[in-house]
Amino acid sequence: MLADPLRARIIELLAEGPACVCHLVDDTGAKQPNVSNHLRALREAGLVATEPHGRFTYYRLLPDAIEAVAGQLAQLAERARTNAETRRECP
Amino acid sequence: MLADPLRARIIELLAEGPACVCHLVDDTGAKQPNVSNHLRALREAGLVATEPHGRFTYYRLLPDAIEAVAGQLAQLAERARTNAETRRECP
DNA sequence: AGCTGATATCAGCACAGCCTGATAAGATCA
DNA sequence: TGATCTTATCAGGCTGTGCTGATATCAGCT
Repeated sequence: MLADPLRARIIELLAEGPACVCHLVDDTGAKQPNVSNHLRALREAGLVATEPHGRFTYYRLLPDAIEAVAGQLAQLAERARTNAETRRECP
Repeated sequence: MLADPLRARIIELLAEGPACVCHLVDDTGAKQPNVSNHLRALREAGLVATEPHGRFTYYRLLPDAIEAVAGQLAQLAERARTNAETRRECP
């Protein structure tokens, strides 16, 4: 989900503060439906939230969701470190 | 890279300690060439390392690489939190 | 050397997902 | 209400990539 280049760029931009779709379209250079589709994917994944504001739609990043992923990865690295010596032998 | 289901499973298994390909094939239920291909992708991405051991090949997770990704995400969440109120207005 | 078992590589197929153009829905203003 | 602007949705084409079967490579054993 975070791996797609355009989605990564969108997230990067949203980390600088909430922005509306037209900003994201301008800054990424991508077509509007494309950006909108990615925003929907991010919304359904719970990574961003919408704030309708007049006829504009502002999107903001949800830090908790990002931090949760970061936490899981950190935990994974921790586990790998503690179990670094428990190699399972092949019969 | 970490998003693919089988790759995520492999990484999960490697977090419990180094294992050889046959273990990963058994535990995931996937075909051997498939597992081998994913391991190559992970190796080229710098996420795992190989330890040839006789005719077996042990793979171990590189915690530093995982932790680096976790750090970047945490930093992203941090930025999003500090900039949560600096909404860019639409002209 | 010959055999067996573990791993890596390759070619081909199939499917998911991204991109685009057209269009619809909703809001604001004259 | 009509016009315009922003955003969302849809259908179609296309590329990337994961999966599989076959095969090659390599180590260890008899």
